[in-house]
Parts: sequence; C-alpha cells; structure tokens
Amino acid sequence: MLDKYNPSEFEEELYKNWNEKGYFRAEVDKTKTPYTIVIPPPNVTGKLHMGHALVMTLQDILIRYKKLRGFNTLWIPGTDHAAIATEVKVVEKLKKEGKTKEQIGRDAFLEEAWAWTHEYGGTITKQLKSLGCSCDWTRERFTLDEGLSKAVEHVFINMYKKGAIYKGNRMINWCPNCHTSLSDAEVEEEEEASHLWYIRYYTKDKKEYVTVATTRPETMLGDTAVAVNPEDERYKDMIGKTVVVPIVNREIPIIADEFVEKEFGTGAVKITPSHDFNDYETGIRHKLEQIEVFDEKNIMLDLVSKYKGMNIYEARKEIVKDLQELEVLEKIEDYTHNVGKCYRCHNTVEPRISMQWFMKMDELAKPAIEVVKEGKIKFVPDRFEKTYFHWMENIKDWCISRQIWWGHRIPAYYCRECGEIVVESQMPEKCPKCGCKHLDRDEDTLDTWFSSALWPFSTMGWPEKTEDFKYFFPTSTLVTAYDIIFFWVARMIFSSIEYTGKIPFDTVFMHGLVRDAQGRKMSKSLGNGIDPMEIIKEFGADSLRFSLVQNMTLGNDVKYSAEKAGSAKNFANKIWNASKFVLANTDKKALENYKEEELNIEDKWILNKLDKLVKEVTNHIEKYEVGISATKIYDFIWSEYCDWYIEMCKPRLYDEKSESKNTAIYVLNYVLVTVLKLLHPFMPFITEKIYDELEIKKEQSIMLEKWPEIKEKFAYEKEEKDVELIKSIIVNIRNIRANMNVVPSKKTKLIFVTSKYQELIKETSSFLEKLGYAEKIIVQEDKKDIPENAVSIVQDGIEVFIPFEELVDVKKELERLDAEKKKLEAEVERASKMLANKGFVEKAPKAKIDEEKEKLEKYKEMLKTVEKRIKELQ
RNA sequence: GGGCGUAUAGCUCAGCUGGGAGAGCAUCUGCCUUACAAGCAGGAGGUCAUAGGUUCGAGCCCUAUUGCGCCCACCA
Repeated sequence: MLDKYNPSEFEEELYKNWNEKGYFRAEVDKTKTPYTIVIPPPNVTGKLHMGHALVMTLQDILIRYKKLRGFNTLWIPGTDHAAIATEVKVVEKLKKEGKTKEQIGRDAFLEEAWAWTHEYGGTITKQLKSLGCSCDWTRERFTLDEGLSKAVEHVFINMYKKGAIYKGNRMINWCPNCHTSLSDAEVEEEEEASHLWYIRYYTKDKKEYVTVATTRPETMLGDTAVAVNPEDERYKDMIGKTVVVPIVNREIPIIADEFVEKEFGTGAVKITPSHDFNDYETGIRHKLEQIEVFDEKNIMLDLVSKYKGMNIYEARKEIVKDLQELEVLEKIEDYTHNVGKCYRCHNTVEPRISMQWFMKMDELAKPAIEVVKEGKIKFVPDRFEKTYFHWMENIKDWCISRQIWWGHRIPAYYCRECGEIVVESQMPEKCPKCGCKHLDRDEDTLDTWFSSALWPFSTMGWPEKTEDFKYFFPTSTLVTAYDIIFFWVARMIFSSIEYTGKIPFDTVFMHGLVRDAQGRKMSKSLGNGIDPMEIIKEFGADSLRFSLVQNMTLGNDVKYSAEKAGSAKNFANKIWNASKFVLANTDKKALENYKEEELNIEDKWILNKLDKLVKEVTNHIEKYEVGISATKIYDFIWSEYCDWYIEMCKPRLYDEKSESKNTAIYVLNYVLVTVLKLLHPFMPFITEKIYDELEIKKEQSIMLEKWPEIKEKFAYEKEEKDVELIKSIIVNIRNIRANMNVVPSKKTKLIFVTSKYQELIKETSSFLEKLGYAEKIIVQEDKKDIPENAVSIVQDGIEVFIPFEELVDVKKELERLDAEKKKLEAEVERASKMLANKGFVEKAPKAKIDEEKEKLEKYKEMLKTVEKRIKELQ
C-alpha cells in the first residue's frame, strides 16, 4: 500500500532492480527491429550538470518509449577522456605539488592522469543512474579503452595511407595556456575592448610615410610588408616602394593585395606572416619572409634584446612607449574587436606556424553533405541543417594533432637518420628507407574529437565485424545540444560514411541549452548554476526529468529554475494520491467482473478522451515534441482524470448497492495503468512504483509493458460531447454559488427542464448530484412548479433552476441574467454577421459554415430562453 | 557583413494545415468536501512587438521596421 510520496525512498532501489533484472540489456535478436542510441559521452571526470540532465532525459524518454513500442532498444553509455580538459587539471594538480609534467616525464604523467581518471571517473555514470537512464551498462565504453583506441589507430593509419591525413607546417590556432594547437572549431570569438594604434612607417629617406593601424603593435617586430588595396588611389604611388619598420629598422616592401579594406583604419596594413592568419596567407601570396616574434608561451624572442623574455603584453606596453619616443605613433583610438579564445581555458589564442597533422576535408565533406540533402539523415528541427551545410561547405582541413600527452598518441615514427615517417601500429624495427634502427615515436596525441567522431561504431567493436555492429549499426537517433554540431555531429557523419560506408544515425535530434531563470548561461563564474543532483535530492529524479522537458520546444533553449521541479513534484504527488485512491477502492473481483456493455456514460467519456490522449502523445513523441506530450499527459491526469473522472466515480464507489461500482473500479484502473504507461518514459520511477501496486498489472515491471494501442476510431464521441455539456452546467452551478458565497455544505434542489436531454440527466445524475451540490435532482418537461426564488442556468436544450430560497435577490438575478443575455446577443450577432458575409458563405469550407449555423441556432434558442426568464422575473 | 532564432497574461511558455486568445507559477475570493492544503472550487489579468499586405477571415502566411538572443565570417 502506498504511503506518502517520497521519491528518495524508492528511486534508487527501483533502478537497482531494473539493472539487476537486465531490463537495460539488449541482445542481438534478428526477429526484432533494433532502436539504438549512443550517448554523447560526457567527460569521464565530469559531474552531471543541467545540460547533461536534459540530454540524458531526452534519450531515456526515447529509449523507454521505443522499448514499450516493441523495439529492441539499446542505449550505449560511456565517457570521453576529454584530452585538453583533463590534461589541464592534472597539470594543475602537479603544479600544486611543485612539479611540472616535463619534470616527471610522459610515462609518469600518464600514470598521474590515469589515477586522476580513476579517482574522479565514475561520478557521472553514477549520477546518470540516479537520473534513471536506462543504459546498457554491460556495454559501457571509454574513449581510451583498448577497443576504441584500436579503432582510432586503424582510422589514422588507413587515412594516412590514403593520403587523407598528412603532416604540414602551417598556421594553426595555438593556445599558449594549454600549450597545444586547436582546431578552428575549438576557437571561440569574444569581444574585447582594446585600441587601434596608428604607426608611421617612413621611407628610408624619411620623406614619405605610410600610417598603419594595428591592434597588435608588438607583432611589428616581425613585419615583412605593408599592404594596401591595389585600387586605393591614396597609395597607388607607394606600391613597390619600401618603408622601414621602426625600432627594428628593417626595410620592407609596400605591396598591393585585394584583401585590404580601403575603408578600415588608414587603408594600409602591416603584414606579420608569423602571427596572423591573413598576414600568413598574404605572405605566401607575396613570398614574404616569416619572422617569429614570440614563442609558444607568448615570450618575446631575441629580435630586439630589450624585449627579449618579456611576455607579449608587457612587450606591447614597452613598444608603444618606444614608438611614442620615436615620434612615429600618430594616435591611439579605442577599439572593440573580436579575439579568438580557447574553448577550454578562455585564454587568447595565438595564430602560430607549426608542424601539425591534418585531415583533408574536401573529399570527406561532399558525401556528408549529400546524405543530409537527400534526407538520409534528418535534423530535428530541420533549421539546423542550414548550420550544418554552411559549415561543411566552408570547411578547412582539420588540425588533428595536439601537443598534450593525455589521449591517443599518434602512431607515427620518425627515423633519426633520414627523417622518414612510418605510420604503423607498432614501432618498426628499422627504418624501411635507410635501415636505421633508431626511430622515435611522434610526441603528439590526437584531438579528443577524433575519437568521438568514431563513437557510434567504435563502441560496437568496429573495425571488427562484431554481431553488435552488424545488428545495431547504424544507430537510430542522435540526441545532442545544438552547440556541438561542428565538434561532433558533423565529424561523426563524415567519419562514418568514410570508414563504415554507412550513415551513423538517421536522425539528429537537437535540443537547446539549459539557462537560468533570467536566460543566462549557467556558469561557475556567475554562480547561477543549478546542480541536478540537488534537485533530485529535494524533488526526485522524476520531477527533475519532467520539469526539464515539460516546457521544452524543438531546438529552443530551456529557462530553468528549481520552482519548476517543485511544480513537477506537485504533479507527481497528485498522481501518487490519485493512485492511492484508486488502489484503496479496488478489489480484484471487481476487475474480473468487468463487462464493457455496463459502462456508464462518464466511463465512455473518459475512455474516449484517453484514446485521444494516446494518439496525441504518440504522434508528438514521434515528432520529437516531447514537451507537448508531457503537457498533454499532465493536463489529462490532473484536469480530466483527477478533477473530473475520479470525482464522478465517487458516488458509485461509496454506494455499496451501486450496480456499476465494479465498472467504475475497472475503468479507474484501466485509465490509470494506461496513463502510467504513457508517462513512464518521462517519469520512470513513480510510474513503476505505482504499477507495481496495481491489481490490473500484467507484467513484472512497467518496462516490460506494451505501449497503449492507438485507436483510429473513437467509439464514444457522442457520449464525450454529452458529458461535456453536463460538465459545463456543473461549472455554471459552481460559478453561481461562488458568486453568491454559498458554502459547499449548503445543498439545493436542481430542477432540470428539458425534453431533449431527459435521458442524459438520468444517466449522469449519480455524479451530477454530488458535483452540483444537490440534495435532489428533478427532471421535468416543462416549467411548472418552479419556485419563485430560483437562479437559472440556460444551456443548449436545458434550463436548470436552483432554488436558493432566501438567498436569492431577484434584482441581482436579473442583473446576472441581463449580462448573460448580452453575452448571448453578442454570440448571435457574431454568428449572424459571419453567415451574412457573402465571402464567407461562398469561400469558407462547408464544415465551418455548418458549424456556425449550428451555433447560431443554439445561441438563438438560448437567448430566447433567457429573455423569457427575465420576463418571468420582472 | 551573412545566417538563424525569438517577441502572446506580472513571470515561464503553449497555441495543430489560417476559423471565437490558453496552461503552469504568482495574485485575489471562498473552502481542512473521508486520494491529495504539495490540495479543491471560483475570479481578475492580453490592441498576440510595430507598420503595411494577402484573405470572407491573421497570434498563425508575406514584406518591412524595432528589441532581445545565438551562430558563422580574414576589416588589421
């Protein structure tokens, strides 16, 4: 028997039970259709945040739903080694101990990193379990696992041999803090207030000068040209001449290049090919020398001895001062511009020329664009396809090497003698070119996203042709936030097509970000983060899940506050108490003795509504509109089942002589179990807990149940309409009583005057009496014997009189009726106007016209009745 | 500079292929009615950002404008 709703009492235990019984485990079964999701692997040492909570909940909803619908579902969990993020943390830890990674060396460092991983790893998987995620934990993977590492190696070696991976000395993004190269996707632009420094570069004879505007005065030491637009009249005569770089006194040419914007600054740009992407390209076009100004730690090199050893920001100050002294600094303007920042540490990224490994992208991108264009992979919502196309169509080669140690080490070996590069899974015994026996392995590791790109198939044992891979691949739905389309989604798509020949998944379901109540990103620095584990502790995992999803719309961000979990918990409590009520009134015999032909009209009403609910919920989940589904279920349970149906049933349940008591018990149970099934994907714990108590249950667990049948025809449409009419009368009664301040304990007679609905009133009188606060219900054809002091309600085909005796003030009642009359008049006018409109009658669909005609008749009729009543009272 | 999203009640958001503006929270009134006070019943609260257009009919479709947000891009 259910006690008070307290999720912390049972959630953990239920999860353990599911897991032990093997309900999350998937087996290859060719008689069933697989439905597969691979988890977006969170950082192994990470902790669950709201974004995780959302993405995991969505996946779990899909998996549980599909399982109920009979699919052979598999959700593969796992974690990512998060190369840079983890390495940075380990380096920090070493720093606290007074050590550096260089001091302890690669092997010792990796030991530290593994120790770190083991210490902090596992937290997030535990948290996923608290959230209720139905992952197949027997298939849990880690990106640095042996199998996954093999897949990475396999891909690297093969792609290298195909020529799709190559090594090159090129300009890349460099994070001076993380000490590694970054891919383009890993750089985030941030606005920064700075200055524009205007510096004069004089000709050798000092007769002329060109003023350049720059945001990076310190890089001038490495300038090897000044560029102007070839069309720029101001500088036409200067092109081809030379000017002298102040301080270093190097003579450099003035060149013409299209990329220079005439309108910006002075229209003349200093060119530093070693420290700027544009300048690098320009340098190559014009065969300019590349002079490095500072090193990979942002420390000035020995171009000018007084700056040597300074970091670039100190050097900037000094150089500006010196330029002022040389009287070549024309002016300084305030200027705000975008600066590239490392997505991990948010330090300013520096462009650097460096030897790196790259993956050629143009050939890979083409088929990856095709599969989405052809609809083989669908993005939900589809607007994200645009983002995807734009990126894929403008993609540049992917810098895949990283100068860190934590990750998949590049399987390339270099001959010490001749420099030959050998790419193999093992170090060769000797150089195949010169025979030298001394080879060194490449020090670099691969971009974390290189292994993530293989995740949908590497987790299934690929490149081995495992049974899992053959059966479960391609996966079905990829669920992820829109902010990692580039990092992950795009790369999985081209990787999968290239390596497996198949798409990795057929649908990409993108959700938004979880923000705080004011719409700000949740961040540590703002301190506005909400810890999902705290929410679980206070409200339960079901409430967290439901509140995250309830108001979610496709692809849009979710504003979240703990209050939402509170209201979700109220909902859970509501279900709990309703179930308690149903259980308390249920006995097994009643369920066995149920006969469909004995259904009351209100039973048919709720069953018809339930059928519609099943259909709607299903359709919306199929369209990934889980937020709408959640709301529909919420509304049904609270506003239909609890507020109305249970109340309607009470008289039958409490009346021992009631013939339809058993039917009520059956329908109460039937609707409850059906709605629990619909709700289970959203709130797995409470639905299981209640299911377990139900007499009507068929399975050991609600997880083994079948999704409710979707009926195309609703058999009780008329009954539904009729009960709605009665409901509106009840609402009217309550309304009037509330306005007259009549306490619920004060019962009255209810006199129904109707010829059309005599039968309906009789059919519904069991609950009409209770919900209408009636001591007695009288049905009659005409208005004889209506007491003077009665309030009346006019409905279509029914007039209801409530004799309140001394409570009725005729004047007030007339006022009320007058208001009612005005409302009806307005309705009649509206409908008549519409029907008098030639355009409407000619062009509107027939059904709509008939509807309006029907309404007009109805309201006219009601208006007449009201007018008559007014006359009677006057 | 290009692209995308968004604008509806005090707050968070729904609103289906265009056909009488909705929910939750907050607020106000009355209720401890034997599932639930984490509740029940009732009420108040909106020129659907602005201006045009299409249509018999626009919150919804089209155009422009404005606010907010995001993504992309080599104006130093």
